[in-house]
Amino acid sequence: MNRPTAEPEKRPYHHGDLKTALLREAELILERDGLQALTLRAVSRAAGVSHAAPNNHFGDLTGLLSELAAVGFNRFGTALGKAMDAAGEDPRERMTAMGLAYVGFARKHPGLFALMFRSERLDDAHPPLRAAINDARQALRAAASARAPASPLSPLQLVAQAAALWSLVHGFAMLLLEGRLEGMIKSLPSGEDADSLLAAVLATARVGD
Amino acid sequence: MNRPTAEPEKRPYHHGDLKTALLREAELILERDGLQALTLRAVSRAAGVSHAAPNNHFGDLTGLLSELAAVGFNRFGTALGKAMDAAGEDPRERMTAMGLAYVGFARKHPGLFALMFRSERLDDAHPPLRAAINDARQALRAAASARAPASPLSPLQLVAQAAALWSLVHGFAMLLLEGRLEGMIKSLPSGEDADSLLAAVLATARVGD
DNA sequence: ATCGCTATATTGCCAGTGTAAACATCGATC
DNA sequence: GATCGATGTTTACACTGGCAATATAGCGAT
Repeated sequence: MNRPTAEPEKRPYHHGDLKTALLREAELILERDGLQALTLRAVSRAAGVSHAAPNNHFGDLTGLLSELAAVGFNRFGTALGKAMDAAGEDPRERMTAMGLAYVGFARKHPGLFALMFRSERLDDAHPPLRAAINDARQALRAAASARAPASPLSPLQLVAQAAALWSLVHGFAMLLLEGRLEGMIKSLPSGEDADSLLAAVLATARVGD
Repeated sequence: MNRPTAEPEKRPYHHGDLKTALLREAELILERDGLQALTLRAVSRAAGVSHAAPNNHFGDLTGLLSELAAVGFNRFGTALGKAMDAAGEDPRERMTAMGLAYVGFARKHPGLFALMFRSERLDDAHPPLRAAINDARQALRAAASARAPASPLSPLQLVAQAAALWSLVHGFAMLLLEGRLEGMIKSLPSGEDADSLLAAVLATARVGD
């Protein structure tokens, strides 16, 4: 009956699956108390180990954050992909679905999103993070490149379409999370909220064409 | 009894204009060493005062950051306004000018921009900051509302136009500063850089109409 | 002039943080 | 069964922000 969970009694010297446990606790703290509260010592306390234990698995605070961000990007890419698959074939539908999924993820996991895009302590060279980011970007690009080119587009225009779509939804998500859109949302007709605003934004901003 | 050492000890007990000096040093540190290095003690050291001196003027680290962010937003709003004034009357021209100025500011003052939009320790209730943000938003909105409404627009559509324009340029700026657009920029035809990409993005994303 | 009064600046302290080194414990491998 | 590497703990150090107590200066009222 020796559960390595939170029993003050017979905690074995070695946790057994500390790395996983640390990541789980880290995400809990991140979403509950925010990025500022996500400290090595807090995570260690939550996992019931000494404050230097994470060093063995992540080497560094940057290491832990990068690893957690990689988890986030993986989930993120999966969510984007699923949303677009469910959206059917129409390019505009797919674009809209991607935008809704993008902002939806940010709202559902604000802490994780902040870590992924707003943290200064991520190591972009961290292999898992690098890979996860690449995957997510792939999903994103698929939303933009799905548009049927009515007229032949230059390479610059092609890239610009992807960049524009990404910038639009990313900017909306960031501003929304920072509360910078509060004023606009409050000025909307009653019954309209952030979701309706996003839908209207995606409708009014025609990327390409 | 007179000065044992003449030169380096000419610091009077009272600085005289410490608040201004602190803000100046803070910005220097911010742009030179990044947001992480912008600490109360570092600013105090740079200004040649004790580590608790800023308390009298800002009360708090949050106070100092908010004040500095307010300075940033003031400059930001001014830059946006000037760019749009210089752009003439055509709505699309004005929009493009605003976008270029927005991203241009972010690239010229990356530290300040990060503080303004990415910091977790700003006090949105801080009066100067609140006012400065409002001013900047005003300038921004002017860019979007300058578009002549060909057909009557609903309130939601009107707000959505402003939100879309803001999201687009803000997202581009954030992604650019985080280096997330590096891959796309490198994939551009030779001779094209971030500026051309931004121009193409603004051209391909037609906000409203 | 001088006596407070207030604003300004310093010193010293505390709790908290990340990181590194020395040490302890365990488990796998020979 | 001994050894060695992986995993945790302990201890220590240099930082940080914030607070309280103190020192200094400027300034108006008397």
